[in-house]
Amino acid sequence: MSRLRGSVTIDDVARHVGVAKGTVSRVLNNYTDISDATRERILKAVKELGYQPSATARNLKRGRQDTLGIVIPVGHGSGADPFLAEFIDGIARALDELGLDLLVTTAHSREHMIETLQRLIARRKVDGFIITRTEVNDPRIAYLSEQGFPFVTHGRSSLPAKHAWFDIDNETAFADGVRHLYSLGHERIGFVGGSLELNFALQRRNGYRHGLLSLGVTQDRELETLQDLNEKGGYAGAKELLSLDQPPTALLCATDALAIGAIRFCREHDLKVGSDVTVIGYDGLPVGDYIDPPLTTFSQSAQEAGGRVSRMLIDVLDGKDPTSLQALAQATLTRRSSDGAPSKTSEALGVALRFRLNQQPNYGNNGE
Amino acid sequence: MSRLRGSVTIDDVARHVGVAKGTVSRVLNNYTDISDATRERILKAVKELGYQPSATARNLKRGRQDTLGIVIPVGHGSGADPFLAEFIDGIARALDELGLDLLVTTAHSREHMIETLQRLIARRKVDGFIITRTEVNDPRIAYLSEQGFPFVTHGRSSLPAKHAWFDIDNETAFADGVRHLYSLGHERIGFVGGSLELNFALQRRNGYRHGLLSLGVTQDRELETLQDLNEKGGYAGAKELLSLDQPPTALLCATDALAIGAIRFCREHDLKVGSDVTVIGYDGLPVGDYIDPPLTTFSQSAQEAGGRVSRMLIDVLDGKDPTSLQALAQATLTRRSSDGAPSKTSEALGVALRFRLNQQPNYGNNGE
DNA sequence: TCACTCTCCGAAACCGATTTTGTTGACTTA
DNA sequence: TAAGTCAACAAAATCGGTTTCGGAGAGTGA
Repeated sequence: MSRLRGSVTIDDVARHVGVAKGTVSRVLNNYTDISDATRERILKAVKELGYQPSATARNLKRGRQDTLGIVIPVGHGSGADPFLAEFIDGIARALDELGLDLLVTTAHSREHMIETLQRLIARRKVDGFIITRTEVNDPRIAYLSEQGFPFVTHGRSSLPAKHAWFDIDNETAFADGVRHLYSLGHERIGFVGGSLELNFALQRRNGYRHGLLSLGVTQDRELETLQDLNEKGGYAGAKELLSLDQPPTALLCATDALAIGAIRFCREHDLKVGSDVTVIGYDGLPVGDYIDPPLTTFSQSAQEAGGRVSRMLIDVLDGKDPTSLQALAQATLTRRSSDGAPSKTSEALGVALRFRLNQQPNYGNNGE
Repeated sequence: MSRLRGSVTIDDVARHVGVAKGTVSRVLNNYTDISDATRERILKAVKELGYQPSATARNLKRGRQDTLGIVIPVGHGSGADPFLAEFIDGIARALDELGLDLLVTTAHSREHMIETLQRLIARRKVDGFIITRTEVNDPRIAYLSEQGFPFVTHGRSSLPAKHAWFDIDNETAFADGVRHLYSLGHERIGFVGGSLELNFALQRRNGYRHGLLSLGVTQDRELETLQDLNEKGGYAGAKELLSLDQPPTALLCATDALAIGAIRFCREHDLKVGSDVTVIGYDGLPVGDYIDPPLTTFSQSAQEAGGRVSRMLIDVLDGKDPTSLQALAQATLTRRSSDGAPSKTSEALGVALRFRLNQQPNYGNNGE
C-alpha cells in the first residue's frame, strides 16, 4: 500500500491536512501554540497515514542521534566475553525503555579502538559512548576527555576522573575474599589474575595484597600469577601455583573463567576442590552454578551494570555534571561449593601433587 | 582546537579551498569530472582539516544508513544467550571491515519485536535486518517480507523462503547423533529439546526422530522432553527422562546449556557421565571443554555464522537476488568425554537411580 | 572566424525534519 | 477609534550533505 518503501513524510501529512509542515512538526513536538482543533486533525492524519518522523532528518537538524555507542575489544579468535554479553544485554534493555538505540562496533587493537571512536564521532553516528573494561592508563578516556565528547565508563582508571563512571569495589571484594579464606583456615592463598593494564585486574590484585596485609600474613610474590583472562589461563595459572614447593591451598581468581580453568586442573590431578584446594572466582556467571563443584564467586550483575551506566550517560547528555555521576558498588560473595577449610597443609598438598604429576606425565595437557 | 564539538563541515572545506561545496562532494565521491589539480587541493584540505562527512546528512540525501539492525529477544531475567553473544561478535567484526555498523536492540515479546522492527524501519535507522533464532512460523519474516524490507535470517522457517538465509543442517546433525549413539551401543536414547516453535528446536527434534527411524529403532515418545533452553531446563529434562522406569542411557540435548544442566543432574546422582549416562550437546561453547566431563557436542562457529549472514545481507542490499543467497552448512561433532558405550542397561540404570533418588530426597534441588 | 563539443566547476535544488520569523485577524485597552 | 497584544499558523531558513543543471572557457573542425 501507499508508495514503495512506505515513506510517509511530514509533507504528506501537512498536505493531507492542509497546513504547513512546520505546524505538523510543532504538534508532534508538543508546542503549545496550536489550537486544539488543528492539533486533533493533524494527529488523526498522522495516525491514518502511519507517519513516523525520519530519525535521519530530525537528527540532522537537532544534532542528536538518539543512539549510544559501545566499542567492544575483540581478541584473536577467542570467544565472546561472557561478561560483555550480559552487559550489552543490560544496556539494550535500558535504552529500549528510553527510546534510544545502541550501536555496537568492534576493535581489534588500541589504535583501531581510537580510530573507531573518532569515526563515529566525526560521522556523528552516536551521542555518547559507553566504555568498558577500562585500562589503568586508558587512551580512550584520554581521547574522549580531550574531545569533550560525552561518555561514561564501567570501571575507573588512574586518570583524574572528570567523567561519569560506575565501578565495583574490586579492592574491597578481594581483600574480603582473602579474609574469608583466612578465616576458613587457609594460610597460603594464591592469586590468579590478568594483565595489570586492565584496571579491574590491577584493583583485584591490590585487593588481594591488601587483604593479606590487613591480616599480617607475609606476602609471597610467588603466589601471584597473571594469565590470559580465559579458562585456559586459569588452567595454566593453577598449574603454575600448585606446582610450587609450597603450593597455596586456596586460589583466588580474578574472573570466573579463570576459576573454571583452575578447577579443571585440580580435577585432572585428583585434587578435591572445596577441600584439597579452594577456588573462588568473580563474575557470578550462571554457568558457574553448573560446574563441579558449583563455583563460589563474587558477583555483580552485569546486566544491572549495563542499565546503570546507560542511565548515567543519558544524564550526562541531558547536561548533568559528570562528576556528580560516579558510583561505586559492592560485590557480594555467592557461596556455593568450591570453597572450604583446607584438608591438607600446603606441604602435604605439594607432596600429593608432585606424586601425581609424576604419575601422569602430560595428562591433562589441554590441546592447542 | 577549532570549534566546539569539532564539527568540520563540507562548507568549511569548500571555503578553505575556495570552491563550491558540490565540488568537494564530487571529489570525495570519486566523480571523474574534476581536474587533478583541484582534486589534490581539496584532498589536501580535507586531510588538514580532518574533515569527515556527517553520516546523518549523507544518509538523508542518499536514503542509506550504512547500518544493519538486529533485534535480540530477551527473556525474563535470564542471562544473555551465549550463542547470540558470539554471533553478534561475528557480525560486528564482518561489518567493521565493510565500514558498516550494527544497531542492537532488544525485544521482550513477539509484539514488541514487530513494533521495534517497525520503528526502526519507519525512522529509517537501518538498511536491513539480521533475524536470528527463527521460529517455525515467524512473524518477523512475514512482516519484513510484506514490507519488502531487506533482511537475512539465521535459520529457516516453514514459510516459503523468498529471502536470504543461512542455516545449519540440524536434522542431519541430530540424525547422525542418534546413529553415533546407537553405534556406541545405546538403544534407549533420550532427547532433551526446547520449544518446537523455534525452528532449530523442531529440526533437531525431527533429526532425532529420523535418526531412530533410519535405524529401525522403535520410537518412544516418553523419551522426548521439551524444556527451557538453559541449564535449568537441562537439569529438569534429565531428571524427567532418567526417572522413567526404563530410562535412556544417552541424552541428546538440543543445546550445550541443556547438556550442562543434564550433566549436573547426573553428577548429583552419582551417575558417571560418559559411561552410566552419555550426554551430547550442541553449540560448541568454549566452556563445554571445561566442565566435568568435557562435553561432546556438535559445533558450528557462531562467529562465522555472524560474518556469513552479514555478508549475505550486504549482497541483498546491493541488489542481488535473495533467493540466490541461501546456504546450508553441516555441523561437526566434537568428541570430548561425555559420550561412550553404556556401562549399564536401561533397567540397571533405572534401578540404580531410583535407589539414589530415595536416598537423597530433594538433594540437588536447584534453587530458583 | 563561427559554431560545436568538452572539460571543469559554480549555483541551486533537494533530502525531511526543526526552528525562527512574520503575518493575519480577533480581542483588549485607553 | 487607534494602538497594542495575543493566538494560531504560514513561510522560509536551516542542518550538511548529494545531485542536477547550466555556464564559462578552451579546444576543434569547417
